[in-house]
Amino acid sequence: MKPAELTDTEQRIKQAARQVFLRRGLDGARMQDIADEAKVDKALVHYYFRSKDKLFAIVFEEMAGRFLGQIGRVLTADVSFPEKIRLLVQHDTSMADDFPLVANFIMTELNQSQHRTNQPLTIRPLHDVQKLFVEQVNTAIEAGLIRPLNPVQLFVSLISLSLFPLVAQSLIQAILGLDGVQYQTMLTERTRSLPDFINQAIAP
Amino acid sequence: MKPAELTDTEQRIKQAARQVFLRRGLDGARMQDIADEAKVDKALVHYYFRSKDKLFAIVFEEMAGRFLGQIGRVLTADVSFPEKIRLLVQHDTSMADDFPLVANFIMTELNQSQHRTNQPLTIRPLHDVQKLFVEQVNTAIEAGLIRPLNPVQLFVSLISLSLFPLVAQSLIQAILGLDGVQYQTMLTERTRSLPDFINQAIAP
DNA sequence: AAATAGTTTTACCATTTGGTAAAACTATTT
DNA sequence: AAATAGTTTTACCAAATGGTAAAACTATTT
Repeated sequence: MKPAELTDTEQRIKQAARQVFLRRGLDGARMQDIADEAKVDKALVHYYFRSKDKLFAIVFEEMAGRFLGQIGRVLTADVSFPEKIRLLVQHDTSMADDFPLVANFIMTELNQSQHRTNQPLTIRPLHDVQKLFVEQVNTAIEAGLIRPLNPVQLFVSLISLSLFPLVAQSLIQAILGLDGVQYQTMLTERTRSLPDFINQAIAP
Repeated sequence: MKPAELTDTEQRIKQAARQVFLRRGLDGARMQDIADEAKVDKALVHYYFRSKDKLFAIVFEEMAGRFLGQIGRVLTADVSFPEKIRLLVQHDTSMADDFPLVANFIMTELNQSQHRTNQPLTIRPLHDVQKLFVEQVNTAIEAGLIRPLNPVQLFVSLISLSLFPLVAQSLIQAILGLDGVQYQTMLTERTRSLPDFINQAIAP
């Protein structure tokens, strides 16, 4: 009988797959690499997950779920607006190390899946989160805390300002000619200065 | 003797490679697909470009160059600051159709190249552009047009706000549960509202 | 027109890669 | 302990894929 909890082996394989897919993408990942990373035979990977696509779908769904969960939690946190913004801006340090990698990964694979023949990847929309966020924004507007603006636009602006510097690290580094250390310094300063930027942008 | 200008065939292959690499990435692209797209035999692709990696390097470099050129031109345009911001925000419509795809592509492959064994992809930093932009910001600050802020941080904020909604279209669509048409509508409204957002954020 | 140089096609190949059948092994049930 | 079910390893394979040698063809030069 199949136990409710996953085998140790099965877990190790999934964890390994996560790492390899994250680094190399669906096309770049090799089943052998995943097996090596998990220290099991390649046939075992197929035994547990049947095919590369199936394994990928599972891993992707889980990652996307966790990712959206993190974003959602911050967006709907029951704190004052300025505080929420600080939370959002700072989640790069507080969150998992591989957060940028995960964000980039999801973006890339979502895009690619549109071009692939196989069934497109989907992620569950944050309907409830979005609704809650919109309400909070509208309340803040009515209370005169922030100026009237479209909550969806604000949402997009906020995640743009907080996510892009993480997701596009390699690109921005290349443009500005910074190394990794310099970039981290920039990000640290950014954590301090960005809330002001945003708060002033939305002030009445 | 090799003519200075590229053969028609050679051009077609490069153009085809651009499209295929853009859609599928380095790992996902097949030499056969490129050949088909260019309507030539696969052997010809190798005849002109030797290997997949070489072809990719050439295509990538050209794309990155054009991409940075576009950004650079907007950033250093000799116009007033509010006007420059409008330019930056609107470049999504004025620029090539595949601008988001290109941005995403460059980001992804830059990231991946860090994980690959072969030589990392590099793009020429926008040193001169950056310098010019920093000067313009400082001038605007001294003139009291905008409040004092770190030009690099402003730079990052500006490209975050303008690029991310393009690059992360698939992700944001998924989060908000929007279809392509709804997203375009949102982007159009954004073109109007974003300059205000930015201008207020940087107002003295 | 003969020779040369450049281009395109044909016909391959060596490797890599996702995948599998079946043997071997281990735990669990009867 | 025999049988059964689940797990791991072994030994493969078919297809895909990047790449190439050489033939065939075309334009250019001598």
